[in-house]
Amino acid sequence: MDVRDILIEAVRAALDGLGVEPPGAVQLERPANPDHGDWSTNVALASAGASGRNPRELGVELAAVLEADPPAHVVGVEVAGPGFVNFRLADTWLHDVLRDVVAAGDGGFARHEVGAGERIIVEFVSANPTGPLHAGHGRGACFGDSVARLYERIGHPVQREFYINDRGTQMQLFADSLAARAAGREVPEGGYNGRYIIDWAAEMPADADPLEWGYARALADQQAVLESLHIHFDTWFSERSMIGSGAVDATLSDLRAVDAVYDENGAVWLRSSEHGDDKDRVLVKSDGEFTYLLPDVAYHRDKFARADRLVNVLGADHHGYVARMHAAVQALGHDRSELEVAITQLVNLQRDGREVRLSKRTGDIVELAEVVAEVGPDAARFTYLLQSVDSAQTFDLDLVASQANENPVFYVQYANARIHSIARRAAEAGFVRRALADTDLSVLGHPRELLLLRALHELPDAVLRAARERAPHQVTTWVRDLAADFHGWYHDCRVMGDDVDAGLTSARLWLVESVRIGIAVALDLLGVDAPEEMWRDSENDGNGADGDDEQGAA
RNA sequence: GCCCUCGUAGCUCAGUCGGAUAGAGCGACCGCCUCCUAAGCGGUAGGCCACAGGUUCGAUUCCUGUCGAGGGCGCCA
Repeated sequence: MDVRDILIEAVRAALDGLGVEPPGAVQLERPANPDHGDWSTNVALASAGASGRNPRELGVELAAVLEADPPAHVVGVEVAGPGFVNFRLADTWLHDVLRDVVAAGDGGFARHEVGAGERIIVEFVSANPTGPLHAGHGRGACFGDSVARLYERIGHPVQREFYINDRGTQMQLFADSLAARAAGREVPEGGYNGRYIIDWAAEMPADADPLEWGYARALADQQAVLESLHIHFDTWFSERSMIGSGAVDATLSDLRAVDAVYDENGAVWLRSSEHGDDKDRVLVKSDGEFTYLLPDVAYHRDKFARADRLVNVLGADHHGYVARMHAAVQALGHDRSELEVAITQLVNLQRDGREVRLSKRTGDIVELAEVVAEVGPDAARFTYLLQSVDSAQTFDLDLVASQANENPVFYVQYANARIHSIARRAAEAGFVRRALADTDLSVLGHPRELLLLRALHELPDAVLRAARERAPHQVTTWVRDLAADFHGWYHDCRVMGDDVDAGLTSARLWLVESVRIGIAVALDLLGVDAPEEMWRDSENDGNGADGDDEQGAA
């Protein structure tokens, strides 16, 4: 049983005994200042107003009741400040945390079942099949995959989907650009100028259909780089497939049936302004062609047949799309809350301290594959997931690549490597760890050890919050902090040695095991590997005074 | 003009349903390996939480406004 449930129950009972109505939820928090105890509640402040009591006095009475019959682990109850009630606990509550973590293991620790039964489709990346993914796509890709992992961890059945816009104007421009380059001409007006067009045109067989060949080429390229980042989609959903299946026509019929569309100037319009959009949107152009919107509405209609909740991950440059999709969803008879949209702000790439502008127009792009090749999949994922997607990210390629040794991902992985190193040493020494049930954990009393256990206790909450707020960076932050706590402990506390008795060694081996589980769970949610060994390259670079081109330019 | 996001240490960023003395990494400076991996640890310096109001016991956090940065406002996707 979580210590907080024990305390909350006790507080409720105590308030009841005092004749005070407890607030809806008794808040319990961990004070930043150790002088304020291990856990603290503000119920006295929160409920004083409603019951017409003085917060401080109510706190004193509450503390007296709790002190008289202390809940498990509690060794002291104090009132501080305006009426905070602070609990001081014996270390035993943290030793229970260790047992809980180990009992749950990699698969069970920080796992929740709150999402059971609610199916979620997470759609992300969904780039046009007109070229390679660029560095900016990487953020949405890593974010979407990690959000999906978080949903799975809290019990949702999850599908990862990639929607392929494999028809329309952009595809034709792409094909025309390939054909032009293959023929040695400049790309047409509004076409694709990227360097890759020239390369791909050179690969293209003379008798190939530029559109179909280019489509396959681009898709294969995108799939390859996503695989390199350990991102696997359950469904690659083709826009074209819905034309053939009649899904688009059926969607339009549905919309007509509920009078969600009207005809004007030869076009068919969606009454999106009736559902919060700035204006109505065209579904069928006056030339009879669909806009991109109608098949996309059909796609969402299809997804709703397969899931209870939809989550779309979009780049900030597609933000304008949100209002019309919400409008379309409502026109289809769903509540707007059934479609959630996560916006990832843009990635500003830097090289040599200078900003690299990303533009498909000019072809000046940094491919995601380049990023992965330079820094590796783990550093790429960790870096993308290091900060909130609500703010723009500065991704300095030179920094992450050339200073790889100082990258936080190595810091975390190194903690894991040290853990496995300890286990190897223990095995080599023939030390047999006592069964956990037979291990006296009360010897774990070093401040560093208690810090580690407190940190572990936070992961289940952090995972739940990260999933609900779609904020995987909270897991990144947590695991980085845990690694810091571990390195500090490692420095101060030895597991084996002449001055460490067997009982302490056993307890510390279990502590290390619990930390291993925490790191494993967190890194898995981030999609980052947890290698058991890491050895520094002997060819240490970075000392070159002037000639710093040892990596070979380009 | 309208909509979205952001503004916290020199730089890059965290900051829990509004809590008590605002944190980390990098950079700077000073220390620590006879010992489970020094890709590590400890310490020092560095802050008007953009600005102005409001809400209340209490605001970096919530609301309004101003200023600043980025993005979006097609019968393109």
